[in-house]
Order: sequence, then structure tokens, then C-alpha cells
Amino acid sequence: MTPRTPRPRERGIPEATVARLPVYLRALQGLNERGTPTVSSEDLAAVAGVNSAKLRKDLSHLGSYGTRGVGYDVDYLIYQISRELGLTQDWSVAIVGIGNLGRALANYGGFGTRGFRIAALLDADAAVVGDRVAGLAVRHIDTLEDVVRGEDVAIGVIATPAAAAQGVCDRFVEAGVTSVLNFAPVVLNVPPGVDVRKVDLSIELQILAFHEQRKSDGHAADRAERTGSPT
Amino acid sequence: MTPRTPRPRERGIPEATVARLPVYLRALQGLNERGTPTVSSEDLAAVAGVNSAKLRKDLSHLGSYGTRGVGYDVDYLIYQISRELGLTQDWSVAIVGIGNLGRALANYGGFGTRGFRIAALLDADAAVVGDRVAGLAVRHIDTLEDVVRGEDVAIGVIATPAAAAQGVCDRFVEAGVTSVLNFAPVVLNVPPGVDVRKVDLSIELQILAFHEQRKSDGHAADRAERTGSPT
DNA sequence: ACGCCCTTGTGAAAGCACGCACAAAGTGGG
DNA sequence: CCCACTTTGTGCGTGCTTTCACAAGGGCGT
Ligand SMILES: NC(=O)c1ccc[n+]([C@@H]2O[C@H](COP(=O)([O-])OP(=O)(O)OC[C@H]3O[C@@H](n4cnc5c(N)ncnc54)[C@H](O)[C@@H]3O)[C@@H](O)[C@H]2O)c1
Ligand SMILES: NC(=O)c1ccc[n+]([C@@H]2O[C@H](COP(=O)([O-])OP(=O)(O)OC[C@H]3O[C@@H](n4cnc5c(N)ncnc54)[C@H](O)[C@@H]3O)[C@@H](O)[C@H]2O)c1
Repeated sequence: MTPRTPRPRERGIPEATVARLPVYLRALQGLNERGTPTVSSEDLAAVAGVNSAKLRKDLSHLGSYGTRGVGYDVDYLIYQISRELGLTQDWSVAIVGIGNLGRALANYGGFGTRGFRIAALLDADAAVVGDRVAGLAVRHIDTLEDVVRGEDVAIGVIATPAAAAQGVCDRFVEAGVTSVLNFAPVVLNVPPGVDVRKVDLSIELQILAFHEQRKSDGHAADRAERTGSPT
Repeated sequence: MTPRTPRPRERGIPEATVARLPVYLRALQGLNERGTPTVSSEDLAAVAGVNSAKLRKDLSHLGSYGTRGVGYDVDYLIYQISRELGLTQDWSVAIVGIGNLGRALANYGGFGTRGFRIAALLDADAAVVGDRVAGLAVRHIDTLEDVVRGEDVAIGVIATPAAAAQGVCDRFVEAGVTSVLNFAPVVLNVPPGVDVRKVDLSIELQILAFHEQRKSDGHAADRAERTGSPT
């Protein structure tokens, strides 16, 4: 027995790595569908759009699953990443706010394919409650607690207007949900131990606008000098 | 020319800061609507969900817009951040792929309010082309180049199935678009100078699942031991 | 069986990002 | 006019992330 365990990988995977594992997973699944049996870090990195050294370091946090001189076994790596991400079990998801976005999410097929099950759709509007969306009846928001417990909801998705989001979030947390995905443009306040991730369209557009402006700034002088005609 | 300029703040704002400016902006607009004339870094940071030192350092990259002993003038700071992000001009956006998600995006009111104008909706499906969505007629994908040039599209949004995304992206780039927002679950390949941002639902869920699994792992033993009855 | 060649896994270094803590700067009261 | 108080702007230490570069490891051809 080794008295002082070298601890080749302890239970801490860097957050930046976790965020990239799903990208690798998708790239691997693409390779798998095309029948590729093994892949080198160089090739996989190219498909995933990252630096190969980064890819190798990321994977090294999971263990030594590669073969030197050959690369990684695609099937095996898919399994290992899936296991690490917790995709070998099914997660129940509840969506609150069945408007434009909520309906799109509910109708989106990409959930079920990867271990996520839409367990329930909830809304506050009586005109919406009872509608059938993607094969599920929309339930009233008042049943949230029952739904969370009954369906063992692990992840709550919030697609309500901004004003309602914090309230819905509080109810999710109260009912025991510790992972929330928020589409409403507000900063949610949650107690420690609860994870919130946000998807914010406006922020993405504004970041793009910032860089777009920079590009024009840099060349504006050149362009203005050269051009006599309006843009 | 001065070889070593002191350069109090050069034209480089850290990417992490850029990503937070939209959050600050939204927080400030919220304060503005409630009539708050000035705000301290402490208070604004609380609303924006960040550390106050980080907020101050972020804002310091734009310039010295605060008043010691008082705080920041809300209106003025809104203006400065908007200007820095390039929101004082209007940006034309074209959405390709008018399915579940594309329709939700088109119907989303949050665009126009902040300097983004939906200039065109495009799709390849003859059954969809001609539909009126959010007051715009869906145009055929073949007109993409005309639309980009005619409407001066600065940002292309891709909401097609994954298989079509790279092709649409190439056409955007070819037509001169240098900012792309991608909702399809693929890594887009673009030449240097083109910015791509992606919004990927599955990745967010998988990251949540990872942490959720960790939480259970840690406490699973405890819980299983202790629990016979529900809480 | 052996050695060549390819690819992994990982030290080490450089680059960012974060947050503390405090001097500088400005306000408002006396 | 001056002082006490508040809050900004930032220097600095710390930790995380990325990237380079290469030794160690393993397959494959001969
Ligand atoms: N549509 C988009 O493309 C888009 C893009 C980015 C962000 N968002 C954000 O996503 C959210 C939803 O957008 P949307 O376009 O679907 O809005 P929407 O108005 O179409 O839908 C909102 C739904 O939430 C329901 N709702 C309201 N209050 C509720 C409550 N307290 N509990 C439960 N349900 C409640 C409403 O009945 C409605 O069905 C908004 O916060 C919006 O800012 C939407
Ligand atoms: N719906 C969601 O909530 C959701 C969530 C996450 C990701 N996504 C992704 O967003 C994308 C769109 O999802 P969706 O649910 O709206 O799909 P959808 O099938 O409802 O819509 C796709 C649309 O794209 C059009 N299209 C196909 N090929 C095209 C081409 N070459 N040029 C132009 N248009 C083309 C189709 O005609 C269709 O109208 C997909 O890549 C999906 O994976 C969707």
C-alpha cells in the first residue's frame, strides 16, 4: 500500500474543463456516428475547436484513458465523459413559463436524447394551463411543489418574464431543486448550494456588438479616407 | 513617437469585463426606472450579483466616471456603458431558421428595446417562406446575400438544425457578416476576424447535471443512512 | 525480438482574473 | 474654512487557465 497516496486525480475537476466536456462529448458522438473507432487529441481538438494541449489536459483530469501512439477509443471516451457528467442517469426537468420560449424548449427534441427528461410544464396563465405542448399537458404553477416531489425534478428551467423569475426560483428552491437554468434577464438570488446558470440572448448580442464596433473603429479611418461614396 | 507611453487605459478591455458590462447595464436600467439618481459600487454590485471591487475595476477600464464619496450617476453610467458596447447605434440582425426557436426569437420583444433591429427572417422550407412572423415576412434563404447587403446586416443568428448551420454560417461570412450568434449544437468554423458566440442549451444542462451529481455523491451516503422518512 | 515513430500525459512558465485593502479624492456639516 | 466621513480607483498577492515543450509509453513493421 502507498502510505501517501499520490492522488493522480482527486475529486476536483476545474470548472473551465467541465464546461468543455460537453463539447468534446458531442464531437465524439459525431465521430462515432461516422464509424471512427479511435481519435487523436489533435483531431478531436480540431473538431471541438480547441487547442490539443488543452484537450489532453482536460481529459487527464478524468484519468488516463488514451493510448500513446494511438489516441483515444471513441466509444470508451464517450462512456467516461458521460459518466463524469452524470449522464448515465436520467435527470427530470421542469419548465416554467410556457410562452414563446417555453414552447420552443418543450418541442425541442435534443433533450431526451441525452439523459434529460421533460417531466412537467408549468404556467400561471389559465388560458395556457391545460394546453398540450409536446405531448404534455401544461399544469398550473400552484402545483409546482407537488410536481417537483412527484416527478423528482432535479433541474428547474425558468422561461417566465423577468418579473416572475425570482418568485419561481424561490419556489423551486423551497421545493428542493438545487439546479436552475434561467432564461429571464434577471440576476437570481439563491442560497448557497444551489447552482444557477443563465442563458441571456441580449448579453450575447451586446458582446457581439462590442466587438463589431471595435472592428469598425479600427478600420473606420482607413475606410473614410479611401471612400468617397456613402457606406 | 513615445516608445513607452504611460497609457492610462489603452483600447483593451478584458473579455471578462466585456461580458459583465451588459449585466451592469441592465441593473442600471432597473435602478433608473425606479428613479434612483446615483448608486454606489456596493449597491450596484449587489444588484448585479458581483463583488464590488470587481465592479469598480471593470468600470475603471472605461474611465473614471464615479464620484468619490458619492457613487456613480446612473444616467451617465448607462450612457457610457451603452457607448462602450456600441449600443448607441442600431444593429441589424437576420435570423435564419424560422422553426420553434427562430419564431420564439422573432417574437421576443427584448431585441428592439436595446439597439437591435430584426431586419429579416430567412428559411429554406417553402412551406415556411412567406409566413408572417412578428410582422415580418419570412424570406427564402437564397436571398441571404441580398438581404445582408440590402439591410446592412451586422449580426447573423443561426437557428437551423445542426446539419445546416455551417453552410448558413459560410454564406453569412461570404456576404460580409462578421458576427454570428449560433444556436445549433455544432462548432462553427470561421475565418479570422469573424466572431462567433454560441448558445447551447444541452451544454448548460450537462454542466448542471455534473454539479448535481457531485452534490448527491457527497451526501448520498449520509442521506441513505439517515433517511427513512421524507422531510 | 527490437527499435522506430507516433501520441499521450504532464511539468513549468506565462497570462488572466479575482478580491483585499488602502490611499486619494470628493462631500457635507459645523 | 476645515474636518470627518464616505466611496472611488488601484497596487498587489493569489489562484486558476492556457500553452509550450518534451520525456515516457506503446504499437507496429521488419
Ligand atoms: N422568446 C425569446 O426568444 C427570448 C429570448 C431571450 C430571453 N427571453 C426571456 O425568456 C422569458 C420568456 O420569454 P417568452 O418570449 O417566452 O415570453 P412569453 O410572454 O411568451 O411567455 C412567458 C410565459 O410565462 C408565463 N408566466 C408569467 N408569469 C408566470 C409565473 N409567475 N409563473 C408561471 N408562469 C408565468 C406566462 O403566462 C407566459 O406563458 C422572458 O424572460 C424573456 O425575457 C426570451
Ligand atoms: N427549440 C429549442 O428550444 C432549441 C434549444 C436548443 C437548441 N436548439 C437548436 O436550435 C436549432 C433550431 O431548433 P428548432 O427547434 O427551432 O428546430 P426546427 O426544426 O423547428 O426549425 C429549424 C428551421 O430551420 C429551417 N432550415 C433547415 N435547413 C435550413 C437551411 N439550410 N437554411 C435555412 N433554413 C433551414 C427549417 O426549415 C426549419 O424551419 C437546432 O439546431 C436546435 O438543435 C433548439
